[in-house]
Amino acid sequence: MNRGETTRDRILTIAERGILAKGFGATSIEEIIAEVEITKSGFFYHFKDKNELARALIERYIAADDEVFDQIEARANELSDDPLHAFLIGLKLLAEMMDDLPSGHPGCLVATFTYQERLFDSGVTDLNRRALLSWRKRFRRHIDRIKAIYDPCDEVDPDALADMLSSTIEGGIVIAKAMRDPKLLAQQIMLVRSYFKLLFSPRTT
Amino acid sequence: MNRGETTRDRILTIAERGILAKGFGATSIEEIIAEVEITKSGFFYHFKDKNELARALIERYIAADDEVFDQIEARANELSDDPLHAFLIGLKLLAEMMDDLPSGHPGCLVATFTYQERLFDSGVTDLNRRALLSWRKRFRRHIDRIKAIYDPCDEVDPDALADMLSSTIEGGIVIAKAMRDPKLLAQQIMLVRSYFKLLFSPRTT
DNA sequence: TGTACATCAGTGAACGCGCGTTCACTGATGTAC
DNA sequence: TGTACATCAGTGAACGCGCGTTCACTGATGTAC
Repeated sequence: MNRGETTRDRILTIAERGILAKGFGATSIEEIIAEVEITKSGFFYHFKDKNELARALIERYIAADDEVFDQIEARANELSDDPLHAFLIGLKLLAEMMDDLPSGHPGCLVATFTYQERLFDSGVTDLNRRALLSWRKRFRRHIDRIKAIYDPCDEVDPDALADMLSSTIEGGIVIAKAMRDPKLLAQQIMLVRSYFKLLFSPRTT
Repeated sequence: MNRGETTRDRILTIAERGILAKGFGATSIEEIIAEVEITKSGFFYHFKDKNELARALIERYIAADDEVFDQIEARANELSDDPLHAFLIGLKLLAEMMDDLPSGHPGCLVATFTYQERLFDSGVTDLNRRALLSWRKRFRRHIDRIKAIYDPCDEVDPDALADMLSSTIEGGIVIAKAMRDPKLLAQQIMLVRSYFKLLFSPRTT
């Protein structure tokens, strides 16, 4: 099988789009299968219940996000050996990528599920938590490499600084969606970039 | 009437708590009225349908948020005449307030409804949009006053800078909720504070 | 190569429950004259 | 002060629809011997 997309993947893709636009509860199985063009029983062959759909979605989403970060990281490290410059390049690449999304970032599943925790068993919320921790670790690694060379101008907690990326992306997505201006997300990322630039710029003393 | 909370207010308060924890769709009228201790018809006496509940909630939420910002602004301006210092004080006050919430910030209705737009008529999404625009305007006013005195170290769009507050609060709430660590929100606000400090610190040239 | 069985990827029909909504009605308080 | 009517803040019962879930079944492909 597996030539092209599997039915399972099509379910996930279509469900994700619906959920990001309307929320989990408002995206019915009925509606998903209508678009996938299978019967309801076909859906339940792939997922034993709706909760399992949520878990599969968040797993896929996190994996995809990780891959994007991996690619940006690799490319940024290619372009500069200096950890600070590589980080700034990475942020610029990320901002550009966000700006290139045709109709704006569709939304973050982590945020969606975070705002709907009670609907899910602990599996989903744990996945969310671990995803954010892994992103913290990822950015923290960079920050430590930067700090080994550059002195920060202000005393800040490195984990909080690492979280700033996730926080900015989540916040940026919310305000961009709410104000219906896709550019706001990239703008916020560029402000974080500006902060890192100032924070680690050599003191002129 | 109006001694203590009205029934209408109790409906709103209980509905808000449920919606922030579980999402709009997952918070049933049935569940709300059970806690308020009225019948379903009692609910429909106050709100003609569930959509009207959403609109009333977001209006109340925005008004409450505005009041909080007003208070912080007033207090900060009392404590310093310098616009930059007053702004930094305001951010510190905001961070402290967020840290003092007993079990963390319960979530932002703007974000909740933004992630569930299709469920609502345009009234709700428009309210969301206007709320964010008014917050932009509010912070922009401060930034302009700061810029009149201090030169920024980096060229940044003042509207984007104003949006940074909303974005940070939204993002901070998401990661604090998702990671189940209420302190993360205040940390992110303090990072924005650090950015403003560096951005407008007098150049040492 | 043929036969038997297993697995995969679904179909079709039915279920019961809970949800949002409606409608006719009510008892207490307020207002006009 | 009494009477008539209006409004406020609900009650109680019923509705129908859509939702998630179940269950017995099926036709195509894969595997063992």
